[in-house]
Amino acid sequence: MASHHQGGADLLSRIALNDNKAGMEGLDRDKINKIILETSKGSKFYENELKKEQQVNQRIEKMMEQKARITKEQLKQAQAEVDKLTCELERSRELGRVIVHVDMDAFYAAVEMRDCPELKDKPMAVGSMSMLSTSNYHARRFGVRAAMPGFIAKKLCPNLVIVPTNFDKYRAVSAQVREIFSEYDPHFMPMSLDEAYLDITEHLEQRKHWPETMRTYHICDAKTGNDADRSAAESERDELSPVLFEDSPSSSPSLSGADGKAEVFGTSAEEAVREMRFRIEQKTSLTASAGIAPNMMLAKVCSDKNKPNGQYRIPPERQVVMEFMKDLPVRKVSGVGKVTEKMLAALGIVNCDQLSQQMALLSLLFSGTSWHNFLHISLGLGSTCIERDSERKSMSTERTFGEMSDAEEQYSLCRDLCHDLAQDLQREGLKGKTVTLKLKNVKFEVKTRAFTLQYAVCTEEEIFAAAKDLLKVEIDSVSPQPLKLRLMGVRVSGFISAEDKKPLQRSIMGFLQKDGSDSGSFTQCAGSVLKAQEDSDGASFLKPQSTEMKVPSVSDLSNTNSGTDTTCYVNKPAVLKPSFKISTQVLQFLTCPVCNTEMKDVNLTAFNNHIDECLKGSAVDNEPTHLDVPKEQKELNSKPPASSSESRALKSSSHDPSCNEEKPSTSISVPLVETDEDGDFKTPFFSHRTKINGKRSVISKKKMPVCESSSKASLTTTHNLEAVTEMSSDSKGSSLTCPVCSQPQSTDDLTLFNRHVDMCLNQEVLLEFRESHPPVGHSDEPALKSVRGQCKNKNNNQQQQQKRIINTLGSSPLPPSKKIKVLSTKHTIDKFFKSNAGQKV
DNA sequence: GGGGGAAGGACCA
DNA sequence: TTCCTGGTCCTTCCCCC
Repeated sequence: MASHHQGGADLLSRIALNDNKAGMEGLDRDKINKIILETSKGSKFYENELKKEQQVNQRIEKMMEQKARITKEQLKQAQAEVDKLTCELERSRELGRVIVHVDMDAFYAAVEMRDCPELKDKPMAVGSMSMLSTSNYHARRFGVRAAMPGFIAKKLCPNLVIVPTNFDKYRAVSAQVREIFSEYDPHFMPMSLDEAYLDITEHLEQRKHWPETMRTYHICDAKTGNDADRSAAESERDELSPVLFEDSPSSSPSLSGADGKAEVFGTSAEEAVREMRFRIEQKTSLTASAGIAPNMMLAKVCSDKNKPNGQYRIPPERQVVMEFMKDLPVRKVSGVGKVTEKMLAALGIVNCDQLSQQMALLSLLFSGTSWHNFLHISLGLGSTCIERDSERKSMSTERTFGEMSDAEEQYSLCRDLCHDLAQDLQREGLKGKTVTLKLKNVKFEVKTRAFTLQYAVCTEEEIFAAAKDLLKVEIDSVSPQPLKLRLMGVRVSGFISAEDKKPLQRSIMGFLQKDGSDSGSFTQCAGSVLKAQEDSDGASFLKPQSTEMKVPSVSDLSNTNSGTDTTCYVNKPAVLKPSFKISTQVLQFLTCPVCNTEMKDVNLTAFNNHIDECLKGSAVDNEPTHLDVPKEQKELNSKPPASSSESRALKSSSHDPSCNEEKPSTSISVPLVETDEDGDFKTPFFSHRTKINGKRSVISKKKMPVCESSSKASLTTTHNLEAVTEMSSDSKGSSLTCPVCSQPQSTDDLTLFNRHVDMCLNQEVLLEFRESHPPVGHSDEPALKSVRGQCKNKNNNQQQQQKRIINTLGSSPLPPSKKIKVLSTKHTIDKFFKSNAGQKV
């Protein structure tokens, strides 16, 4: 009914007042809508909303056409399927939990009113002229509500007082409230600063045996029960009138009349929740509303029922639940927004009873996930298990501003955003592989452009390197016109999961990275490397072929161990071999990465065998194959360019013309050394994949690309050196710093420098590799010893670094070969229905 | 045909 | 004069194996 009659064309349901909120019943909708419309009309925002509205209308049209084609037979079949699923769901219906949804009343506004009592009798809202976060109940009478721009609100209510947001204050109050929540459910699930779900089943069980004193709370001073340690500030608060809203249905009848008297709460669910709300009010002078029900979906709906300052309970009986759902407008259910509401309304579905009547039709018109959701709703089902601290999927930051057309300014803003985001990511110790740029132009059209890197990133430079390229493409696409923006955002997603964070692949980027969040104490910064790479390679990140610098993360490689999904035995020698093998089609000149013997031949089989032997610890005794390669060839392979243009020239000249352009001339796969969060080395190779409801999780996706001729997995020495050299010359002019050992090197002879870097790199990589692969039956074999011996000759920096590596290994709780990784069985949280949805169908 | 990335959008507080 | 921010999930399209 809500969307049918809206003071204007049907087109405008998006802009018209949404009086779904509590405190907005019985308003003069037509008058309000007229003002909203007149104020909005002609604006870019309005135009865009109109466009979106038309898109929804088209969707509806399409849906209706589809509906017209449905045959009776199809409908009958669909009904059978719906009935079958309904039976299953009915059988698994759980009514045993007591779930509570608590929602602070007009939270931000209430906090401001509490702290500034003269606001109490005025219509007020928190936010700015451009956007309001929330409004008090006085303002709601005028149609002023959250998510409404302030200037429109002012038109609706000229006396409206707009108070700027003060999130620090809200956070502090929220912390107080959460303290109380945790006493009823230590695992409560906060949804935002003002909202949370609790499972009080266990609390109620204990509560039954509590003496009355434990359920007694005093109104003015703190003397009793488990609330004895209330602070002085809280007691002061008690002096303030807690009544913020007129006509509040109070849940604490004795509260207003009780002067300093105690209130005793019972043992029922209602009493426990009433007590919780009472304590919140005593502690913060703010009121909360609550819903009590057998699942989250219902609890959420219930908390809205007696808002503000009220509560409502649905007892755990199927009959009552169904009765409750019958008249409930679908829009009241969390997850049904204005688009879904409108689509359902077009099918004549407004309340949940109609929803259940039309399930067969819905199953034919909507996707599986969608109609399963509808079915759950119509049956009054929802999640019965609240899960706290679910894993974050992405992190982003965005900013809205006045029109911005200058490219330089845009890049600069982009960098700022990357900076902020990097800080946030690092604060939470997160690294993600996908960088998304979000742009909103002055016409309010939103575009997102994403790029997935081969490795996870978290530093400003790394994120910016990708975001900047994405931005460049957008700027270029409208050139010579300027890109006129009003919002820019940067997001990082595709996080390495908590489980996979440990076996984090050290990419070559990480290897060269200074940032402590990766593996530590390297002195060069990845950003510089990226810069150098980009300078020599144009929009490098957007070109799939420019992946020479990138090494796939271990999670990428997990599928090699595809036998089982539950356990991975690490450190199987048999699978170690291929990673060190040399790409097939290339190469004339090779240095064994284990024993450093130069081998001149293209006999790769022999070379691979040699490395395998070396890895087993016996290679020093083996005879390397010798075959001569012209000296110039050697130099070409490692000579760094002095400039970007030279770099390009060199790259092509160093390739065998008969080879694919993208194939490196020298290619050594980087061993897959894993690290934990601190960058400490862990067991390699066998990551794992998780399965959630039969689907592969986000974490592990690709097949193992590392063996044999995978160019993606290989580190191109030449390219690496280009980057390294450019980076160093950028920053230091004539003197070059080895990015591995941090030792300044003479630039008189670049070949020598390159040799040095190569050696360092090989030794680093090897050391890590060896450290994390203690060979069975060899405690400290010669090859490793020799590497360690060479390390001693390096400078202090590097010695420390080696030490760190070795120390870390020492602190490992289990020898790598004994480690068994058990897969996480954690489920993704379906927003509404975690239980059985979609498993059978 | 299924998996997975990219892009866009719905929805929430 | 002026219509947010940050997050999740879903759908659709397209490519690749």
